[in-house]
Amino acid sequence: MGGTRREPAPAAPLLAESTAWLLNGAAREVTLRFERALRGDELRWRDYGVLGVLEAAGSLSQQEIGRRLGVDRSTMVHIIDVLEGRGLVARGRDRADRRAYAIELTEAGRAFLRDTLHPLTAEVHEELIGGLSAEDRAHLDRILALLASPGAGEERTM
Amino acid sequence: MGGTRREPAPAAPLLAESTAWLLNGAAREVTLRFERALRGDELRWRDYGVLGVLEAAGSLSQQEIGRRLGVDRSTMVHIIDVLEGRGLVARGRDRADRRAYAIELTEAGRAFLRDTLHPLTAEVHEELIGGLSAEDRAHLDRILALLASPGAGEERTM
DNA sequence: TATTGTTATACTCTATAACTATA
DNA sequence: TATAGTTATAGAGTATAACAATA
Repeated sequence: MGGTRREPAPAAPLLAESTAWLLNGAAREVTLRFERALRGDELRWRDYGVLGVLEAAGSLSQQEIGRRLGVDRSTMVHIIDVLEGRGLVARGRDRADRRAYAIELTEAGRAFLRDTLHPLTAEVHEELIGGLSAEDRAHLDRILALLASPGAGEERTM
Repeated sequence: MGGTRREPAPAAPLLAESTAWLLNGAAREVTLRFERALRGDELRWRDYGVLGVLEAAGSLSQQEIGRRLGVDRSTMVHIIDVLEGRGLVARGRDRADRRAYAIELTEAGRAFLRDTLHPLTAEVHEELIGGLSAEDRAHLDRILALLASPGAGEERTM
């Protein structure tokens, strides 16, 4: 309390000014806005991730979806339970390996992506980076892609 | 994240290509590397946040630290317990308001920031964005600062 | 009456380990 | 033996509500 601190102009950068800190703040902000906008649908960022992976890759096993998102297979069970309960994905059987499901988007799931999630993403993007020039956006995306895909061969996680 | 997919660009952007997704991936990657590097000290990103806030602002109440990081005051109790247990911060009393603590960095806390955390941050930064030009870094920081400080007057959260 | 720190409690998210049915 | 999905369970991390001391 009474301690009078010195103000040593630090050679090391203040945390609040570091790229890492800003990055976290920006990511949190984006996710927060996104989930707030999705609140009516009670979906999480994570669920969007699953739908997006399926949209890009077609039918996948639960484990494979989890692998791509950095989520354990036991966790995937609950996630798919919810999405299946909402009719957005279906648990088909993989004929080649009857241990595994072939998770696929339902027609409703595809429609949800098309009519709700993608427009919502575009909206949140517009809110956040609408002020940036197309050049800035391209620049940002290029840099983020570098940061998000580590050279060390590590898995991408949510 | 995928392999070598080469698909027709859909009208709606693929999730994996969206700025929001990349942003999350990049932030996760940064935090992950940071915590891995800090593992020996068993500190979390969040703890670094507290120390950083204290370094920047001097002595603060628990509640005020929490407010600045978007953490509830009941959660702050545990965080400060840990940091105090490690001798990195001290619970002084605020003479002006005896309900509140005046949390401050100890000498050890300052030394830890100076000798460990800041160099570590610099190292992780170098790993991640070392390949970027100074211009790119400045650009990135400028954009991130925009994203991280919402105009809508919302609180910054960890 | 309002506020700081505290405690008890509960809820969410996640992973680990054991089980089942296949392979 | 090994693997996909499941289940039970445990551990973080966090928040809400009630309480004591102080404002």
